[in-house]
Amino acid sequence: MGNLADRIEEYLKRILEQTSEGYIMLQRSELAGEFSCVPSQINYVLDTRFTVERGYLVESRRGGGGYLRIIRLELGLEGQYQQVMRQLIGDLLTRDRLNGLMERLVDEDLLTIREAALIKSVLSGGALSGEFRDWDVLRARLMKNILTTLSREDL
Amino acid sequence: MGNLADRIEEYLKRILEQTSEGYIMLQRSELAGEFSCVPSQINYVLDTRFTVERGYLVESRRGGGGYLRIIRLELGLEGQYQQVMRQLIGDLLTRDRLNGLMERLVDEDLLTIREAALIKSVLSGGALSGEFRDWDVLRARLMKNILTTLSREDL
DNA sequence: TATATAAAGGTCAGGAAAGGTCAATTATTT
DNA sequence: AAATAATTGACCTTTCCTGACCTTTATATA
Repeated sequence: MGNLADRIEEYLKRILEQTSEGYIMLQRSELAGEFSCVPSQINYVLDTRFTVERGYLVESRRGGGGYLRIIRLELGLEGQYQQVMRQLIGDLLTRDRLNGLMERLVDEDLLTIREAALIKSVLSGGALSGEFRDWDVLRARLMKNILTTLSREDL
Repeated sequence: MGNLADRIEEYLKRILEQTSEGYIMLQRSELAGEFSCVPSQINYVLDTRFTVERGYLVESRRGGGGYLRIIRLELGLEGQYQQVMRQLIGDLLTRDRLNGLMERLVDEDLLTIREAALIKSVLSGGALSGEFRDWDVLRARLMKNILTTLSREDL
């Protein structure tokens, strides 16, 4: 565990633990400087260690005043969204199943009525139904995106 | 949010909120002076932050006694915002413009942060970001669906 | 009245300041 | 030895900021 990537990972996770915001912001070049490495090494760490599967989301902005933001997702026992998500993985999601899912999520107070209605209007509405053969695949993928977003700890 | 453009944006939005007129008037060179920057920096901020999608209109006049006027467009609570929004969306909706619209809807308290994040995760996320122009068409249609849903009385 | 001048704001190209990508190299595991 | 992981560096894109030059408007003056 002595390699550079691991040390950067540890460092980031430590300060992520200490914050109550649910996210941290930092500058890539600055962090690279602290660890005396090239900036792209930071991307390597982010790409390999701070993935959605591992419970993190990374946002960034370029240009003057740019930044990296690492967001923690709710995982583990509390991660109810993740349970739902696991059941979706590799599946198609038909409109019927989507509607059932929405009902359940509202019942469990994981979604408000409004949120469920919004999701349905996009994923179950008629706008796209005819045009893509594998709309059910797309629906599953989009639903996973939504669940991931809703697990953000900064929301 | 340490960079100059962001600070100017914040400043302008703050005084815009404090006024009851719905607009503010100012002098470009004077504002530039306060922030110790070049006047064209003000144009940069106006062009990138005070766009129509985000709910602002900028008027100006040159010459002696010239001015800038920043108008905050009100959406009207009675559902008229629908018309305005639909017009802004048109038949194509790029990701950038979508993000502007989201910011505005949140500003107007028509969407919660969570709802906006949810919508963005679908319409602005990776799944709808291929090389094809068709996504922009799709995005426009889906966004209009969302507006329709939002105007439902029972939500 | 016609015109010159000063006092605004507008535009655009270029440079600087971030972060992103990718391929080549080196180290570590299997 | 082969496969995988880590590391580096060259080059790219986006965002921000500045400065030189341009256009419009008001006003003073010939």
